[in-house]
Amino acid sequence: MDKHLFANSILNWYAKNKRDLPWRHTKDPYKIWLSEIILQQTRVKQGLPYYQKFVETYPLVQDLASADEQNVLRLWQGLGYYSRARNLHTAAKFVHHERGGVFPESYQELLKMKGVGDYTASAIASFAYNEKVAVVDGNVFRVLARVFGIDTDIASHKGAKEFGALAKSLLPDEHTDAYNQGIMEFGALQCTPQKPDCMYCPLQTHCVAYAQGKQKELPVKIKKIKVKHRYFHYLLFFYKNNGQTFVAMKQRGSQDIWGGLYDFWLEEQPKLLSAIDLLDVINLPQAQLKKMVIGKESVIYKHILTHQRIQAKFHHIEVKPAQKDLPMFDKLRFYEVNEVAALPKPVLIDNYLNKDFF
DNA sequence: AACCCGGGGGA
DNA sequence: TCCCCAGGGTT
Repeated sequence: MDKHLFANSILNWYAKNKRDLPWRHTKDPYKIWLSEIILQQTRVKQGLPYYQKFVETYPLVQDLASADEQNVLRLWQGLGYYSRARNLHTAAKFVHHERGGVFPESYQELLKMKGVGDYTASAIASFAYNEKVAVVDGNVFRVLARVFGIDTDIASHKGAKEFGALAKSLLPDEHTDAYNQGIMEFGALQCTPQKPDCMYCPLQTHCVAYAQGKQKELPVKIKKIKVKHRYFHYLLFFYKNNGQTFVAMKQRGSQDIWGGLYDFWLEEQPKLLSAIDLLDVINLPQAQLKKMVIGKESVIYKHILTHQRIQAKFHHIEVKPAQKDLPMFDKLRFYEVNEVAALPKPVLIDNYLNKDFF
C-alpha cells in the first residue's frame, strides 16, 4: 500500500483518538526518557503513577543523579525489572557528571545511556527532537505484521531487520514525532493483540490480515518460555531490645531477580521443606543456634512471575541481642522495624511484612 | 543467538 | 489460566 496513505491514516487516527498522557505535553528529553524507561514492558495504566512520582521527586536529571540508589529503588518498588531503575540512575549520573548535565541530543548519543537501546533512543530522539527515526516496539510489530501480512518471527534477528526496514521506509517526511506515537497508540488501542477493532479501522480495506482473516495468527512470535519453579525458605532473624524489634535484612546482588532490593536470609532448596528438614539440610553454627528460639512458620506464599513460579515460607528465629554481631550475620544488617519501611523490597517481602509479620 | 529480568491486568 | 505489556543487558 502507498506510504503516504498509510502515514496519513495513522496521523488522522491519532489526532482523533490519542490519550491525554502527561509525557505528551512536554518536549523535555529528561521527562520523555523517564516515561520511556518506566513504560518498558509495563502498561501505561500501571506506569502512570510511577511517572508522576519520579517527576515530582526528581524534577531535573541532576536531582536524579544526586539521589541515593536506595531511594530510587524504593520509588521504583513494585514496577519490576529493577535493573531498569539501576540503569536509570547510572545514566542520570552519566549525563550529570560526564556531559555537564546536557542531555544527549541525537539517536546515536542517546544510545550511550545505560538502559537505552534501539527502541528507547528512537523514541526520545523522535518525541523530543523530532529526529527522523522509526520506533519499533511491540505495537509497531503487530500493526505492520497485520497490515502488510508479514509472518516473520518478530523475536528473530531476521524479523527485527525486516520490520525495522519496513518501519523506516514508511516514515513520513513531516510530523514523524506524531506519526511514531500514532502508530504505537494505534497498536495499543485499535489493532490490539486480542480482538482488534477491525470494524471501525481506517486501514481495514488495505489490511492483509483482515482480508485473509489472519488477525489472530499475526504477528508470529515464537516464544519458548521456560517457567522455573523455585522454593524459597526465608529465615527472619530478629531480636528485641528496650521495646524495639530489629530484623536482619540482606541486600540482594544483581545476578538474580530483585537485584539491589532487600530481603531476608534466604535458603533456596529444590523443594519445599519443613522447618525440621530445612535446619537439617542447611549449615548453621549449632552452638549459636541453641541460644536462638525457633518461632512461627508462615503459610506458603506463591509469587508468580513471567519466568518463575516461586513458593516461599517464612520462619521466625529470635536471637539474643548479643548475637547480632556474629560472623554468621556478616552479609546481613539488623534494622529496627520502622527503618525497614524505607528499604526497597520485592513485593513478596513487602506483602509478608504487611500481612503476617506481627 | 540464547537467556535473564517483575508485576499487574484483561480475557 | 494464559497472555501481554512504549525492551535491554549479559554471556
